[in-house]
Amino acid sequence: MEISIKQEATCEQELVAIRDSLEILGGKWKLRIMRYLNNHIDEKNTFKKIQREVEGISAKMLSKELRELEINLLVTRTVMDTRPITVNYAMTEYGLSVFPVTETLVEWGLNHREKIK
Amino acid sequence: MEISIKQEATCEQELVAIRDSLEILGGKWKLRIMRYLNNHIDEKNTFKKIQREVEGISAKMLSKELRELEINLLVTRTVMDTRPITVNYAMTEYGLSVFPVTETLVEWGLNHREKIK
DNA sequence: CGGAATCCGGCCCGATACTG
DNA sequence: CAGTATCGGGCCGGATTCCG
Repeated sequence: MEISIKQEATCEQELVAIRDSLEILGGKWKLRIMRYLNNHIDEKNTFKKIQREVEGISAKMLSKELRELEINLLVTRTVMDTRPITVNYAMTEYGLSVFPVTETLVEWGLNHREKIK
Repeated sequence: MEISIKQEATCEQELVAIRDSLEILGGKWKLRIMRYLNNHIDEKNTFKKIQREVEGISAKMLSKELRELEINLLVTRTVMDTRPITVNYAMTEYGLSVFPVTETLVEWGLNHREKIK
């Protein structure tokens, strides 16, 4: 008879998991883009509109970050049949799962600023 | 008569708070150092010992990261009266507060790796 | 032993120009 | 409108050397 033991993640696996998380949360733009999309759910969020409203981002960075978010299943990309074509971006259901994580970062960060001031 | 309204953190304040958190959690070494210290609470954790056991870190980085952690009240630095002198480092009570945050990063990261594989 | 100083490479990111 | 291409700066982090 086999004895099944639930394995804890090893320290190294945990560090990999943290790195995975920070790859999404750690950059300069991904979170800003996702927060913008999340605050404008009912609108058509075209590339140009996102670039206008996510302050300071260049087309190159926006393109690159959106592609990475799409690969990570956090946002969807939809080419609209307009002239000229427009492309809409939106958060996925799964993408919403980042926000509870960022919320803990916000809380710790706010508390930390109080602590060290 | 003044009306006092409890302010929510603005979007910009939240982004600052996240940046503050990532300044601690986002680098390559701070978390590894803190995890090591936390797993060896009852030992004397000298500079050299930490450098041996936190795999791959250079003296320059270890020195710099420890200084930043100390400034942020997350670790203590204690010069011991030995010949030659040794210096001990340890997590502060407050420093322990980072671990619940990293735990959420671990959980999201593990789940995310499942999701996109 | 516990650092500081210096040099250096990679890569994240910005600015600008161009394309379908 | 929705991107790509190219150039380049800044900064994080590595390697090496030196000091009290």
